[in-house]
Amino acid sequence: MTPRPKNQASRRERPAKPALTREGIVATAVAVLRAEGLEKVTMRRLAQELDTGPASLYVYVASTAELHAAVLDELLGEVDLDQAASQGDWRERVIGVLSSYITVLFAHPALARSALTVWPSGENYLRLLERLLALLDEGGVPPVQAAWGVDLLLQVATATAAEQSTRGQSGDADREWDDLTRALHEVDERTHPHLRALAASLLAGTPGQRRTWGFQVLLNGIVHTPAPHPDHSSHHSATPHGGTRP
Amino acid sequence: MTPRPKNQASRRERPAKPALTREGIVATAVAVLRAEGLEKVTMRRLAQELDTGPASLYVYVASTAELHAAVLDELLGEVDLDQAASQGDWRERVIGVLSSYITVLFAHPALARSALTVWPSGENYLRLLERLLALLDEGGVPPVQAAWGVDLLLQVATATAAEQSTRGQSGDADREWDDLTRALHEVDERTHPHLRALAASLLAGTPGQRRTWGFQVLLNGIVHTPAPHPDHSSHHSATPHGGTRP
DNA sequence: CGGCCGGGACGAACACGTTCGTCACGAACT
DNA sequence: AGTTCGTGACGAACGTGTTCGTCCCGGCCG
Repeated sequence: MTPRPKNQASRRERPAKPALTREGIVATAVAVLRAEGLEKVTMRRLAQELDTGPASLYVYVASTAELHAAVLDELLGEVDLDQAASQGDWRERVIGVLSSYITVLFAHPALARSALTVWPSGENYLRLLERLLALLDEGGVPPVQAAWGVDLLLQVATATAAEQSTRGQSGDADREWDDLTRALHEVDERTHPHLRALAASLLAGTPGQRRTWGFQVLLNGIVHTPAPHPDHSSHHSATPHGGTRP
Repeated sequence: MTPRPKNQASRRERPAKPALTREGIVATAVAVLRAEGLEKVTMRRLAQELDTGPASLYVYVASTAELHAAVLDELLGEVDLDQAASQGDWRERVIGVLSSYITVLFAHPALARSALTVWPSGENYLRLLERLLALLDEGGVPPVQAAWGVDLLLQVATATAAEQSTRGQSGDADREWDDLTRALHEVDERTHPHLRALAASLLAGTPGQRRTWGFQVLLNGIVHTPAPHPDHSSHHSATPHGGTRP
């Protein structure tokens, strides 16, 4: 309320505040996230928390999405890389790591949304990448297929989590589900025969079954699909997750 | 500027305006999109275009994301389902349809972002679904694998487009790419051997090569990965794209 | 025919992300 | 030592999505 004395006073009151730094900002963001949820992690709130204005944050952080990506990388430290008692086929262990990754993302789906857009290059993300590449190598997957494969695997995992970002309250999800079910059953049998025939299958299975099956599909495909012969004359032509230049 | 006479005057001047309807709103949105781009398609702008206030739109449209989904379905009419001279393997035709789908999405990547979150159940989306199911059926893919497979295929395609939503200006993309390249080359060789060894592969290939390979991976995987035995006691337990309940 | 009522329309407001112009401070150079 | 310069901090502003309370009009019931 009081415009002037705020900064001076609160600075004196709490001199132990971390200096305005990228790490400090991200750390504060994680703290607010853990305490009150992602929706409270706003630029204005973080600025208030750090005794400054929103504009000041933009010196260290390009956008909210980039901040989210940094926060996500922090959270990615919780991913279980050495899947509990690493027993079983290498495929099962890959799926185990990916499931752990998804579990972390499911806790804050909106973060996954940002991660789809802003490419994470943080420490914990690189660790995850390394672990997956190691597992694929262990499985004898040829290098290029392994490299492109982890990209695909993580894209699917991230997208799966991101899809839930809006389905916040339970009623919303059910309503959407009902809409889809109705749309599927009301479809004209003559113009959309396959849709009608497979309506049940489209809605079948638990989310877990579908996820696991999806990962198995990817792994089987990655193993059995050779990458195109490399063209040595082309470089700097691709970006992760499918690339940017059409 | 003039607060009162605005509505009365402009209503009289342009009595042919479409009445406030969901279709009218979506149609206006598409028009603005085509004329000035997606960033101009805002609730306030649409309200202005329809001679009303932003709040009025929420009677017919739940949110911006839902509006985007409706707009996208309209655009999906442009997807080429009978891939030009439908010659070639059924797999090639599936990839052709998906490529056409991606092409439409690439024109407005932010729409794809919404489509990941809000499930589209529009007419044109159902047409696309039907076509893909027909092609998979033609390829002899078992029903459940086909049903879950199209889900996976469209998820990957949509996510691929959505990833580009922020990479608006060219400088942005290049900068991100450079960051990633540097991060990949600066990684510690001892803690991340695979990452170092495969750095080149991770960045290799054109976006087109990667996309096509990705779709082939999915198709091969879908064909070769049997779905789990159905548990008849469970239903209403899944949502598309991987489901909502963990 | 008169009163009631329900839902669409709307004005105003709130919190948000982001940008711009300005200010102050410390370092570096002369 | 004095001056200059760049960079971080900041206040204010714009445009955004979304919500709330109110109003008004049209159909329905008595």
